[in-house]
Amino acid sequence: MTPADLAAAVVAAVAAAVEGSEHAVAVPETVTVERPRSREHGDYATNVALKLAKPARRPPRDVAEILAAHLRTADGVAAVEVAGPGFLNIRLDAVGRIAAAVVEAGETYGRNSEASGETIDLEFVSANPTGPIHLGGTRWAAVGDALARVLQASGAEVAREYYFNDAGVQIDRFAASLDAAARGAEVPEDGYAGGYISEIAQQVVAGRPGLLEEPEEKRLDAFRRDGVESMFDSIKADLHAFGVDFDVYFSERTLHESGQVDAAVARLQEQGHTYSADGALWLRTTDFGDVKDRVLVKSDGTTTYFTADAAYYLDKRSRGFDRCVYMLGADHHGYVARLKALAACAGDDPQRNIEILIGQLVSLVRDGEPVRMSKRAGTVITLNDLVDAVGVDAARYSLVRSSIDSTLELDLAVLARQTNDNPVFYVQYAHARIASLLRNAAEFGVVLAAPHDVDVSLLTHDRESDLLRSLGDFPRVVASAAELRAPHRIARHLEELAGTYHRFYDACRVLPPGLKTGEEPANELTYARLLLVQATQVVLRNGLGLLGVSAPERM
RNA sequence: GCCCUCGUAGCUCAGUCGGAUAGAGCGACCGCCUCCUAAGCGGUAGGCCACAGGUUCGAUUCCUGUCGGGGGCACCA
Repeated sequence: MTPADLAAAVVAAVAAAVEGSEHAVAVPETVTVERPRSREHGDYATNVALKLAKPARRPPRDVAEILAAHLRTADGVAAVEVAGPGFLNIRLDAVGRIAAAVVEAGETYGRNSEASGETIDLEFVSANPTGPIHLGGTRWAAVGDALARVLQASGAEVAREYYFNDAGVQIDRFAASLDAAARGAEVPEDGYAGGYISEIAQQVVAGRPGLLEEPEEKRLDAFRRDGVESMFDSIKADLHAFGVDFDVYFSERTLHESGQVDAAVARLQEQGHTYSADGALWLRTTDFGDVKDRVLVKSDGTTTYFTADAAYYLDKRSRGFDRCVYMLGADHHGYVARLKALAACAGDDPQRNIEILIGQLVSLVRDGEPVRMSKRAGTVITLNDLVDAVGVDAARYSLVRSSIDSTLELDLAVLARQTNDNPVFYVQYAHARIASLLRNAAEFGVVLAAPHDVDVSLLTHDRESDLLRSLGDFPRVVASAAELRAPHRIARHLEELAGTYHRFYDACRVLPPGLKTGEEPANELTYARLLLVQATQVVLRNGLGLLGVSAPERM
């Protein structure tokens, strides 16, 4: 019996009690079944009786007793106790079957239907191609990609999308900076500095001999076009090396060129939330909770960035995405209200069709001293800097193991010198240890049994049942990570699982000591424990895969 | 000034759709390899879950306020 089965059994018990007129309550769709901290409280516990006590108008313990009587008859339930204020503590039969189920499911174990049928556009990073991905963008790359994987594992159809601005003032400054670098001039005011500028400039010049003899306008035009392309190639290559590939790279420029921006204005006008004032066309976003109305068409006839945002959102929706998820840094939190209001003004449901995740920023210290970052001074820490310091696995893991609600402080000195501080190694080591153990088993002639042939009832040690319960939780962890948009929950579960495995390994000998010499053949318990070990490996590998982190065979 | 967000162990962070004794890693201290990877395991020390009220049978979790950290206010992009 899996935790999901148990939850269903609890619901059935409530329903049975209602049917038998033992209490009168609305049968809940789902109930909370959790693993209690203390093993004295059984394999699983539920607070359902406490929740139902009020509607049933009976003391919690009475409700608990009624439910316990029904639950005891459920298949797979060994014992039910009423405890404390009215908790139901449940012990299961044959917990060991989880191991067989995990191994049989293999790489599909953990997949669930939490987000089944949803079509999600997940936009993240979206940094302008005027420089390399910096630390903040790196966090969204790691978290966004992991979230995409988790949502897919939960049944959603997901597109990873990267929106970029390849026209306008920023790009003009970028081109001017490239031009200055190529000519050996000083960085222009409001320009970009940093080593990459001269590299890109050289690439552009190399591709266009004689460019520097051209008049300024032609030079800037060339730097604008070739420079952006070159910069973007570099960004894509960096992301790819980081294990992140986008399905769609969306150019803001194309929105203007295709007429979609004008179409968006027209659409919003049709919906009736626009008005004219001071010579401009405004969108009345305050109708839907924004703090002020927004300008769609300026008095000079041009549109704003917000207008392009509107066109882009509508484009996503026209491509069939039911949910448009934006991952933005805390420095963009002001966008939440206006984007939500925008969706509402367009006639969409702002609760469903648009979702904005605000992630806190990453701050940097070096030996405890704050590191000031400045794009202009070229003192940014980039994705590549981080990867160079700690490698892809540790970089991704350290960025994805914390909630995006927390500002993350990374100490460069620590990252650079003590990479095994990182919990990723703790998790990866558990996987490598398992791989080694399985190699040994094979070397000593042990042929793994088919999961259903293994006597899992032999897995009775406390460390074994801890492991089984952790394995059984995995699908629910994936489901809740998807639902809560919180991929860090996967990482935390893996850390717990790895710890549980290390303790199991310490307490329970898997291969008989005399196996190597042939004095002591594998026995039934050997096969049962090997199955448990295999199951642990499956979950570690699947979980690390969801985070985009490798599961090494050796360390 | 207004708004958003965070405040949990020495450090970095989990947990909280209200539940039983608040956790991990790192750091500190003490132990454990004749035996499947010691990047491991066991133990000790370390917490007014920022503070004050409120709601509740029950609050670290929800609400209000205060204080502190971070971020944001545009016919910029």
